[in-house]
Amino acid sequence: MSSPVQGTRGVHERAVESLREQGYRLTPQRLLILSVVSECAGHIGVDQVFRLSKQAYPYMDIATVYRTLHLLKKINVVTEVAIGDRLHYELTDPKGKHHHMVCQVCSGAFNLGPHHLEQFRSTLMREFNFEPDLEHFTITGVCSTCKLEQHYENPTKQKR
Amino acid sequence: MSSPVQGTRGVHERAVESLREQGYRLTPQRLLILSVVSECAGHIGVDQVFRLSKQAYPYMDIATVYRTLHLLKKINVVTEVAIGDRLHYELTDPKGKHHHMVCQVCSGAFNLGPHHLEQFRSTLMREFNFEPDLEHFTITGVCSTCKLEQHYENPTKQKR
DNA sequence: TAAGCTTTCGCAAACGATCGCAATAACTGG
DNA sequence: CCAGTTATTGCGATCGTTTGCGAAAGCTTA
Repeated sequence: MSSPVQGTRGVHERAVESLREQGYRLTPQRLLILSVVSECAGHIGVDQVFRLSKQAYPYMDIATVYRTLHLLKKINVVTEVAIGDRLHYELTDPKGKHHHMVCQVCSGAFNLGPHHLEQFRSTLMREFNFEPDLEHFTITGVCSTCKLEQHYENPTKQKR
Repeated sequence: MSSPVQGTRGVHERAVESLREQGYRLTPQRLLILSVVSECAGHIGVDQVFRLSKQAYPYMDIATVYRTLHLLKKINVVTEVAIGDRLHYELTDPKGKHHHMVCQVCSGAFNLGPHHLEQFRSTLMREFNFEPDLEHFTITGVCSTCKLEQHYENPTKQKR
């Protein structure tokens, strides 16, 4: 009797367990912020987490949102992903780490399995003995769809 | 009669030319900020550019520093490089683009030629038809020296 | 050289993110 | 179940960066 959407339910419980195990307290604010991130499909920005959680609990403070997201990131419950020049958060993928490719044109995010980076990692280690931290990094670029519709070649000013 | 340090002198003149060519005005503030960046070996932080240029011209404003650095970046005179969570700037390498590896332990920066990324780029394009923008990106990690002195395994709190 | 047009500057205020601190609330052991 | 301990919160202040705006300055033309 397994739920077809196996992520959201179990994640919450495992997250609570992670917090308690490592001596962090279970506060309503933390649970609320966690549920906001859980309920969103994909990644969510800090401001949106703040607005949604403040809606449920009006005393919610932006500092608490930042602190909680940093904490959830530290205990590996959420993953930080850079979208443009802002940070977004998503539940950590239980199927293992993945990276993101974010399109500069449409802001769409695409997942990238770890094996695509392994070759690159081994090059750096072999040639420089440099141990790269590729855990949280995002590659920006232009996705296949936006490459087709080359509207972004419009000569008017467009980006910041 | 060529100078052994061939970079600094010619860069200044070419930068001035780039500004004029593209219709940007030659102001003392811009020239001052450019010379501050030129005179520093390697990369320099915004605050340091501000302090040094304010020393020479006390009315210098931090907003002008930011705007000028962004402009110099846009016309490809300087290159932006992320050091930790701050942006630094350096003269654009005339020998062609390079990337940085920055050590999380000692903050040292190492250059990385474009060919190290070509393989990675071609993988992304072949498999996803995703055109990555790898121009300005920095790989963090641990350099060979700091890997040897494994003091960073110290169990006390250390990083943010 | 002087007038006029447009960019740029300096200032102040806004922004997102962080920090310090006193008050509060979660967890422990009794 | 309660009291003590300690982490956490909410608030205000602050930091680094960006933006709006009027004043000043650079470039052009005559």
